[in-house]
Amino acid sequence: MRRTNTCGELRSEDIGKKVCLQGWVRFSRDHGGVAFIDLADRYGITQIVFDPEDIPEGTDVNSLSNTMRTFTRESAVSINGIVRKRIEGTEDARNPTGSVEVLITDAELLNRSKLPPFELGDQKEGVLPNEDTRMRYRYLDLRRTEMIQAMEARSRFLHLVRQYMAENRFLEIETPILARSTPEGARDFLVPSRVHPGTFYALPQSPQLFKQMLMVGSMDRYYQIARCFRDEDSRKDRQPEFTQIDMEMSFVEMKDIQDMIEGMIAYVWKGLYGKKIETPFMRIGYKEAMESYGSDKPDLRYGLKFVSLTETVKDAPYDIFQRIIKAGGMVAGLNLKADMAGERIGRNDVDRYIGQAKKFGLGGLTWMRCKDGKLDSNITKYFTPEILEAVKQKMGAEEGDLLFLIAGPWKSTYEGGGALRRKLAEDLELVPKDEMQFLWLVDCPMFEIDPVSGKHDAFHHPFVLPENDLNDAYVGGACFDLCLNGNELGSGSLRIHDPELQIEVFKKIGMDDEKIEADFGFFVEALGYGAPPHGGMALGVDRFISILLGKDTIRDVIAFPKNKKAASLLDRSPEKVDDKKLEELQIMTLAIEGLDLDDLESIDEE
RNA sequence: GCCCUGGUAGUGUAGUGGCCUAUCAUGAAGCCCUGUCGAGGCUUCGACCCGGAUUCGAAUUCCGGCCAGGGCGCCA
Repeated sequence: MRRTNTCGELRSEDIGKKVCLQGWVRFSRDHGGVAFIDLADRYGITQIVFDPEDIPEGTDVNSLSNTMRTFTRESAVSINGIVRKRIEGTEDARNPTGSVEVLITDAELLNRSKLPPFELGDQKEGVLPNEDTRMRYRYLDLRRTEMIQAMEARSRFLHLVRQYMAENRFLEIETPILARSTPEGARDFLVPSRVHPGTFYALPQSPQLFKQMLMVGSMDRYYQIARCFRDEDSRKDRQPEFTQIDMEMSFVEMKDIQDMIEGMIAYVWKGLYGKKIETPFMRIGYKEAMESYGSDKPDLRYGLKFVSLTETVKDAPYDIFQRIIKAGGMVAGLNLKADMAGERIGRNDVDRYIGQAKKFGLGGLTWMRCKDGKLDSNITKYFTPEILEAVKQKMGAEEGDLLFLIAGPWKSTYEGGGALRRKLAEDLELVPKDEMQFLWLVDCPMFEIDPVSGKHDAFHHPFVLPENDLNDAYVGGACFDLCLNGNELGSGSLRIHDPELQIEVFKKIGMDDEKIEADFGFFVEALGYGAPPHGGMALGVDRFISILLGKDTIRDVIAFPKNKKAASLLDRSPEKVDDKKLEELQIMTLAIEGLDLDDLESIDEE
């Protein structure tokens, strides 16, 4: 017997049709005479009814009721019946199939289900089992409407991306999963080679080098829905393996790449929501983002902007600020307006935020409240009335407003301030839930320079095209990030296409000739064969979709995610392998039961 | 590597030293029930993560571990 319809399909027009539905028994309700089954599949739920007062000709009631008795929850079953209009007043308006039901004539148990470890169906909030139970039985978790919708949205999203890229004559090209391990960056997942004992492939952290070499190979517009792997600790928005929309274009400027991505997002938006999205996205420079929002991926859905007070308070006889400013640091303030927050935060709350601030790496937190037209706090005695008035003006402080002041070294203080800003926004419920705020972060530096050692690190990665001479005091990078609601969706850049310049950048970040040759010799060589000016971008698919769907974690948009410890509770990987397999690979492990590495070192010393 | 939170029937929970022979809901099993839709009614079943310690007495306090989640570091 083949199914004639899905469980989400039948409507009033189908009344009278003989149908066969196959799906899972979600709920059943036996009233002693009349009995119902909610038959579910990924398309919906259809009500199946057995009605003693309306038994179609040819129905074997005994055999049917015996069969229906075997229908445990979540069993896969097949139902034959006739579509019937529901009795007046019993329609279910919440269900698209709710005006009809299938009068059962015959049924078959296709595969019995054991008692599910948790209840499916549309769960009310708070009754989901712990995530480890969901992950252990992910195949059942996936039957939930919420997961079905997430998988559908993800699939539609990727389909629209592919359509858009094809329309814009991008080639979809697969790059190797087994490739060379590269230094720098994240820790690699390694794959031992059997053919070349003692050597390893690495799983790609991104197809970066390959896509650049595709440009050298004239592939011009390339894209790939690429799986990437990083052996670093997970977060709710970070998994050891994840998916990126990876793209690269030749003979382009930064704006061409950004336009293409905006076009893609607009196309996807139209396809998903039938709505136009406003482009171009707003652009904000790295420095301004840091100094206004304390973040390189600012969430602009709410205000709470930092205002620099370094100049304003530089002459205040307040020792702490004096010392910080003399050491090249900064002071900045945040105004919690009376109506939105200031009056809701009492003295105890302020103390709590001072504690929070320290956790965020701030030296402390200064506060002032605007009362009777003046700024008042425990430290106002260290400020002159003129300076206090200037602070009040600068911050636009009005009656009842609460000011938080942060001070310290530029980067760490703004970063800590950004964390505080996010915490405040969350606590005070300032974040609009349904708004989507895209943003290009631009004008980034080429290098991140350690203030102590002076060591240069690539701000994005070492393939970014520098915007000026590498010996200048400040070097900009032709790179940019796309942010959405305070999350980084991805970053892009123009790349270096001149092999000499590439070597220069490698050297700047501390690599010597030998290391450059060993690790990137093949790549630099490729650039030497007429590499075109090129650039591209990578967008995190999991993150993007989880934000679109309002999920707290990317695990909710990945069919089979790993847990926090990079393990799969479903297939119980990673796992030990047979000694025989290790032998074949000529691999020995130091992770012997009961032995730890420290013991081993002391054995060596003896 | 570090910090924080949590772990009680299949599932979700209440319980902060004796009121615990552990609450409630859901579930499962059985019975009843002819219009429900997470049906309803009745009956029954089913649990304190592991190991130590404190105490007359521990689900509850302490120590160690395991597991899960959030964060820091890390993620060019």
